[in-house]
This record gives sequence, structure tokens and C-alpha cells, in this order.
Amino acid sequence: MNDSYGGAGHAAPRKRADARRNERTLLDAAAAVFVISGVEAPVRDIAARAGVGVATIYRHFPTRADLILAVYRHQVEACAEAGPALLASSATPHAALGRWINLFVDFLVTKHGLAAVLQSDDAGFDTLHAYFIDRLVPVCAQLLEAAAVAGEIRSDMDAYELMRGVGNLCIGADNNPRYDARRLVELLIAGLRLPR
Amino acid sequence: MNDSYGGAGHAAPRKRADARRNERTLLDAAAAVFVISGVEAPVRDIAARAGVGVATIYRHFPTRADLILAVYRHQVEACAEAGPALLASSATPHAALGRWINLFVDFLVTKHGLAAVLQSDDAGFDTLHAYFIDRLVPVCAQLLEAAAVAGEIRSDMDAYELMRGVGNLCIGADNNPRYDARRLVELLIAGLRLPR
DNA sequence: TAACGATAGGGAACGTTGTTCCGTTTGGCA
DNA sequence: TGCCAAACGGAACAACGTTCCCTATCGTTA
Repeated sequence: MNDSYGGAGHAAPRKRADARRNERTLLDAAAAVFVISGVEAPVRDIAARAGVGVATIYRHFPTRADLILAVYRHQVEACAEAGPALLASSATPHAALGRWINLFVDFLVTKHGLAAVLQSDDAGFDTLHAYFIDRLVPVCAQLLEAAAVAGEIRSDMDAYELMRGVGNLCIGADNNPRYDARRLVELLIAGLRLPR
Repeated sequence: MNDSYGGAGHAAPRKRADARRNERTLLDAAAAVFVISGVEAPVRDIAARAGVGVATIYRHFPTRADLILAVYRHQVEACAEAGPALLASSATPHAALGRWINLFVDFLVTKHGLAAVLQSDDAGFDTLHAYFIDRLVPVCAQLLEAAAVAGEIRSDMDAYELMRGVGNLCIGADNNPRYDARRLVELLIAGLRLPR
């Protein structure tokens, strides 16, 4: 995408000062509104909070999904990078897998409604969906592979399928004392173990 | 609700002939549209298919969710009734639980988008949500209890939580060759087993 | 410093949803 | 046959994501 973060892209045209200011304002406003009302909050609310018109949002972020993506990109990135680190620092690959999945679950559960939007088959969320898949599935695959090679888990588990299942289990987990996604995800990971 | 099925309710006022005809027509049209476009199909599409105005739908079904419920009520009922039957006919309670969950998963997966709508926190779907919970959770609880008493599974699993988790895993499972909800649900149920 | 043109902004407007309103039609009964 | 409550159809409303178009502003250049 548009870097403007000092990246050595194709001579990034350098945006105007007010444009950059608004982009930052919008990201902050969106983050604040998402915390209060969830990621499904109306675009108008975010625009109002930022003190700009709705068109301004669309000039910076082609679609609602791109705004959501921009808000959470850093955290997704951090999660992706934590994978290899955990693999190196954990006692066993299976332990690393468990911890990494926990990281992912914690991330999803604390973002009201993000898990739901992530699995939505609405075409508007395709880019969001694709980013999560592209960034996290390979990491998960690496962890699964390591645990399988170590003989700790079955080797026929597809990383995409697992990520998708974990994401699904996180839907509706916020503010619901009767539903603990973490417990169910643990059960799922437990079901992966090979009988010793 | 409005019975009109010969129930001995509070002297059901007996609807007009065209009203009864339209109700049946609407149920058929809705079922057909749901198969083609999923349960999230616009109300207008259903009305058009039935050859009636949209208001006619709302006169028979207070909200979209009630229509969905009416279309699938028989199947949910059948699923609920299958619980005790399976418990009586299966070799072990755990086997009965597994088969019953499979029934539920098959039902959800074959109804495009029903699982998603079921977990939606949209207030409009509260009655639909409540019906599924009220009708199926007790059945699931009975199966869980029996399996726990038989020492086959851990005894700290809440039926609501399990149903919810299974429902979640079924989201987006239709038409996606990369995601097999049945496999993941099996993993989840496997994770429930007590080490022998 | 003043003026100009490309860049960016604001809010009304559009298309799509679920739901409601209201004037019209029609089934069942006297 | 004529009446009227019950039922109907479709326009109307509110909320959403997204787009359009006219105006305001930034940054440059004279």
C-alpha cells in the first residue's frame, strides 16, 4: 500500500501536510470508536469523532475494511513476528504453538467484533481476510510443522483450517461470561495431540 | 406463537383462507431462496419469489428472524428429539454425543449462512438465538451428563458453551473446500475425552 | 507577498438493506 | 348482494457503506 513511512517504494509522491494529519487523526479516532462500539461501528461515527467528512475516510482508506486493517496492522505484525521467537524460546514446539495461538486469541477477543468481521463472506472484507491469511497462516504452518516433526501432534492438520477454526471460535467471545473462547481453543489444540 | 395447527390454544381466531395460503407460499418461497442465496437473502427477494408484497411477510412473521425460524423449526425439532433416541440406541454415551453433534453440524453446514446469523449479536436475531438455545442446549446437556457419568469425558464442560463453539465452527463452512467444519468439530469433541 | 493549480475536504446524494404506514382489495358472513 | 374486518401491495422511512461534486486549502512559483 501507500507507505509514506520512509519506504524505498516507487518514489512515493509525498502527501500534503493536512492529508497526513488527517490520516493520523482518523486512525486514532477509529481506534477509539472501535474500542467503544466495536469494529462494526458506522463510518459516520468515526468521521464525526475525527471531525472530518466521510469522504475523507474514503480518500485515505479505499474501504471500511482497509481502515480496520490499518488500525490493527501493527498488532497483527507483532503476532506474526512472535511465532519464530516463541519457537526458539519454548521448551517444545507444541508449547510454542499453544502460546502463539493464545496470543492470537487474546488479540481477537479484545477487539469487539473483529473475529466476526474476519470470517464474514461479505466481498468488502476480502482484503482484510486476505491480509490475515497471508500474514498469519505461514507462521502457523511453521509451528504446526515443527510440532508434527517432533511427534507431538498429528501431521495432517492444515494451517489455514486451524486458523480459521480458531478465529471462528473467537466470535462473540467479548462480554459474554457464558462463553470462553480460550477454553474451547485449548480443547481444539488438545484434540490435535497424538496419543502417546 | 400463532398456532393455527389445530392446537388447543386460547381459541385461535382462525385466519382467513388467503392468509393461510400466503403463509404456506411464503414458507416455501423462503426455503427456496435460502437454498439459492442463503439465509441472509433480502426480504424483497423472498416476497418477489412468493409473488406478494413485503408487508405480507411482516404480517405473518414479525421479523426476518421469525421467518427463518419458521422455515427451519421442523428440522431443529427433529434434531432435538434425536438426542434421547441416540442415547438409547448407541453403544456408549460418548458415541451418542458424537453422532448428535454430527447431526447438528450437518444441519448448520447445509444451510448457507445460518450458523453466522445464529451467532450474530444483532438484536433482531435474539428470538432465533433464544429458540436454538432453549431447544438444543438441554438435549446437549443430557448427552454430556451421561458421557461424564460414564467416565468418558471431562465433567466440566458447559452445554451452552459447547453448542456455541460448535455453531461457531460451522460458520463459513459451505462451499469452502479448504475449510471442513466437521473435522474441527471432531477435534473439539476429541479434546473433551478423558485420558484413559 | 500574491496568485495559481493541483490536492484534499465536506456534506449531500445514491443504492441497498430491514421495517412500517396507508390506501385499496377481498374473503366470509348476513 | 352488500358489508366490513382482515389481508394486501407498494411507497415511504431510517440506517448503512460508498460516491459525487463543488469548495477550501496547501505548497509552489513569480
